[in-house]
Amino acid sequence: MAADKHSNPLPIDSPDRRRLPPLLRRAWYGLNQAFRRKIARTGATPDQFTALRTLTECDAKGITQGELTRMMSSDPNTIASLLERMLKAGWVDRKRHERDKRAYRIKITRSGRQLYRQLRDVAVRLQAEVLTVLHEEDREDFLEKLALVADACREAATKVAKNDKAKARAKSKTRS
Amino acid sequence: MAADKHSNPLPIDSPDRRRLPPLLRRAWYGLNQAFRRKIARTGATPDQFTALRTLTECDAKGITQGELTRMMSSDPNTIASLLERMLKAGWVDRKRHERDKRAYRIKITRSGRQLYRQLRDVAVRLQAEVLTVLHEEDREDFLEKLALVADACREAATKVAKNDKAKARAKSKTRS
DNA sequence: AAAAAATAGTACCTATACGTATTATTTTGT
DNA sequence: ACAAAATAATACGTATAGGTACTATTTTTT
Repeated sequence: MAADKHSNPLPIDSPDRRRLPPLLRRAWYGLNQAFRRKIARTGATPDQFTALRTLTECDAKGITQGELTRMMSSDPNTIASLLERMLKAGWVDRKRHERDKRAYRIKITRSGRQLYRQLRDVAVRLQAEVLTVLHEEDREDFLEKLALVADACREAATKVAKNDKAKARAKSKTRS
Repeated sequence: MAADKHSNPLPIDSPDRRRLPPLLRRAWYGLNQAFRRKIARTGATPDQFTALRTLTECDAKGITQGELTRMMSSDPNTIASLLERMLKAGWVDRKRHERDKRAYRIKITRSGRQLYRQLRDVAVRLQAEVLTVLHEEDREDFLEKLALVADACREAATKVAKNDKAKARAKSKTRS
């Protein structure tokens, strides 16, 4: 059998093949652990940094918890308790939405912005350090492909969610 | 200013640039959510699947919790409670190590292997679905680069850990 | 406009993630 | 050989991740 690149004799799930899920896991956990340890002394966590970054980069009028949830690929419950801690720490501020009385407007505070600037420096240095393993001319291309994959992963998740919801609806129809 | 590829006028942390941490986060969370929802009915979680996979692909004699921890890029505490639940479910088995009386040997059971085969099919299909966003001839190359990045992330994490440990040692020396 | 469906957040639950401290055992340095 | 350091696992605490169920409000349907 020719040993050429396109006739791979290994099964798709062979431990000797590179597989997306374990690689993503390793990359994300490693990056997160490194960052967590580097910023531990500030009292903030990686997720709190993500929230600060999202709030900083978004509309200055503030966004709702739901918007933050979607932007962080997270969950409403997780965001609610995350924000509870961040409110207590004084890094964010929360007011009722003027038009939608169910929702809040979340804004980053002055002290939150100050913390964000500190953490961002650490994050930028860490990203730069990690990306040195790729040749400079490959980096943009890699990130572009990673973005495609990330969107595909997300879409896969929302697809299953919609599917489940449709099934639940069908079931409740049956009952009534 | 020339608009050429290598004179990027955007700052490294601009929201308009592709940044590694948010992309990794989106990809990992999306993939994980999709997989969790797809396998929910089996009673297993994505992490439990990862443990089953690792145990299946490793030495049939069984590995220690520490080895599993390292292979899963996880934490001893997390693995201990993960295994507790998996033991209760009957998917793994635990015996004291013959030579090292501190350690255990963890092995996958028959019913664990059966479950693993089921879940693996779901995982393989999901990975294939996600990777269709890349041209087929780009996939191997992308995964290779992702592997480099993953190792770099992990190394960054262990580097910080070692650093912290050395500092702790120095401090305790001072006290004595 | 009234009823039905969707949405924003929360409460409560279990499952990781991981820090710190502790015990039992093994390895290392002298 | 023995004390010191390292290691394997656990106990306990806080921070996410996310499922299910519930309230309050808004939007959509009819």
